[in-house]
Parts: sequence; C-alpha cells; structure tokens
Amino acid sequence: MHVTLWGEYGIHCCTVLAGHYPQQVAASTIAEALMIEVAYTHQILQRLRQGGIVESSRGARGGYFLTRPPEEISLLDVFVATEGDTFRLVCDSKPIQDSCGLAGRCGLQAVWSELRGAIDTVLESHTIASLRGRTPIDDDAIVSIQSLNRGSSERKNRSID
Amino acid sequence: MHVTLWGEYGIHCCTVLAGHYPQQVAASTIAEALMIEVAYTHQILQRLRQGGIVESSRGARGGYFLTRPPEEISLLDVFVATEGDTFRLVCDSKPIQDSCGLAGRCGLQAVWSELRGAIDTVLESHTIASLRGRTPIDDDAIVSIQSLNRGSSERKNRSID
DNA sequence: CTATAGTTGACTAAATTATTCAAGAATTGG
DNA sequence: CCAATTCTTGAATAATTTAGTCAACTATAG
Repeated sequence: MHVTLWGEYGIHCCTVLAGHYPQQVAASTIAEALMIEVAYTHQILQRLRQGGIVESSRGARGGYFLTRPPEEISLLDVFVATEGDTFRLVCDSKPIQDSCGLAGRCGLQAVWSELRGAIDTVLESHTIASLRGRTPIDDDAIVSIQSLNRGSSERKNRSID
Repeated sequence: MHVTLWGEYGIHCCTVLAGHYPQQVAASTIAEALMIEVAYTHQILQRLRQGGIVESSRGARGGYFLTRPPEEISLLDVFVATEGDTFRLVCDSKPIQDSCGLAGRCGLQAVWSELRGAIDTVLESHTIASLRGRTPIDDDAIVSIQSLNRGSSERKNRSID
C-alpha cells in the first residue's frame, strides 16, 4: 500500500495556495516553492483543477487559486483529485474481476472495504488548514525552506541551472 | 494507495494451507487451487516462508505448511511478509528524504503515521481463520471454484494446456 | 501586439510489479 | 545408489504504473 507523489505534491500545492487564499498564484511561484519543474507543477495543478479543488485564470497575471477556504478542503478531497482514488486493488483494475482466480468469491471484499473506510476516515479528518498549522510552507517560511534544501538536494535542479 | 497481488495471493496461499493445517501441501496443489503457475506460487510461498508464516520440507512428499494455527495468523502478518510493509511513501524510498523538496518538514508525517496505524489495525483484526469462514477456499470447495472459473478466464492458462 | 500564463496531449524515462526460467540441493521410495 | 519429486535461489523478462518533459496552442492584461 503506498502513496504516490501526485498526492503529496497535490497537498503541497494546496498548502502554498492556502497561504495566499483567496488570491491566485502563478504555477511558477508554486514550482519555485516546491522546487519542482513548472511543467510538472502544471500537471499536478491540472489534476486539482479537474477535481474541483482549484480554479485558474489565464493570461498575464493569471494563476491558480483554491475554490474553497483551506478549512473546507480535506486531504481526502486532494487525494481523490490527484490519485484518482485512495485505495486500489490490482484485482479491480484487471480486465476480469477474477485475476486472483476466485471471481470475487475470495472473501476479502469485506476487508478491502473496511480498509478503504479506515483510510478515508483518516484523510477526511485533516484539512489543508489543519495541516498548515504544522507545516512550514507559508508566506514567510518559503524562503527559509528553499535555502535549507539548497545544500542537500542540489542534484535535482542541475538541469535547470 | 493500493494492494498488490503479492498480498492477495499470499492470503490465498495461507487459506489453502489452513484447510490442511497442520499437514503440508505441495506448491503444485496450491497453484492448482489458485489457478496460477507453480513457479509463481513458489515465489509467493518463499516470501511467506521468509516471513515466518510457513515452513517447508523438500523432496518427494514435501510441501509447505503453516507454522501456526490459522487463528494466530493475521492479515497484517501476511502482508508484511509478502509486501514488505503495509504503507509506503515514495518520499521514504528515495535516496534523500526530501524528494518532495521539504526535508521531512512537510507536516505530513503525523498524517502518514495515523494512516499506517489505521491500516494496520484493520489488517490485524482479521485472521486467516476468520477469513475462512467467508471464503469458499476449503477442501470441498476448491473443485467447484475451479470449474466455476474455467469458463471465464481460460486465457490465463492457455500456455499450460 | 506582445509578453505572460494556463491547457492539452503526446512522449520518454524510471521504477515497480508481475511472471517465467533454469540450474541446483534435499528427501523419499525403490 | 538411482530416480522422481519438491523446494531453493537468483536471474531474466514483460507489463504496468508513476514520474517527469516537451511542444504547440489558447486566453488575457497591458
């Protein structure tokens, strides 16, 4: 069971946007704060947009902004938008339901839905706002984080320099 | 977040073994019941063995058997053995801890450990024995499952025929 | 009209998961 | 001891998913 970077970056994008809510922020600004490529940032933001978490406006001075206050955006919302779902079985994605050879009669369905429920409950109990209390990503902190990381992970940005 | 086939098949292997506990069962028998390749079955069983869930004996009449009664084997045990862990972050597996650019200061650690805990709690509350009550994989049912599936998923076994 | 900034979709690269293969070592039965 | 059986190991391959990049395009502010 694992969380992909889509979810993580999705959350980080929202956190940055929360720091400017309800104003809009350019993808390039977010990319800088998160130290990832702008193109990549766009892709993450697009998922958030399609999931209704953010909206965007084009043109000069355009950017992305949260559609709702940070207190009303749960991590579950973000995960659903960025990862598509919070719990997936290989079983389910295969063309036929019985990739495990047991055609849904394997008795595990109850466990899976229990798991899904437990995961969703946890994710639903945290919001972008509640996260912000513990996260250093806000207006003031961005700069200090950047300098903090610059020493240890320079390799990531080598292609940009 | 997703479960891989290792975990699923691991559980199915245990369920079959539970039906013969404490006797041993050849991998070929298990493979037949689950309708997967023997070599593949071996690989799954090896993981279970290395995790201490099953033991094995070689030679003619050899096979695998559960090291403990089915009531004492939780799904968590099986998952840990077959998938290595129940919850993984890309963040953690990357060479440097701050693949997300935020060096562990991203404020999500609390959420992750809460998630991990919730998942483990669910998995720990189910055992191979409790599963068997709802699963059709027992001595009598194996044959009927096989015939049940033979119609819909012949493609999987084409190479064997 | 031009610079800025989002939109789309395709494309490549890397990592993980799924599956197969082959050569070997141990055990039972004859 | 021989031969059949069955686990053991590690490597190789294929498929799928995730991660990340690129380029051509559309919209908007000034």
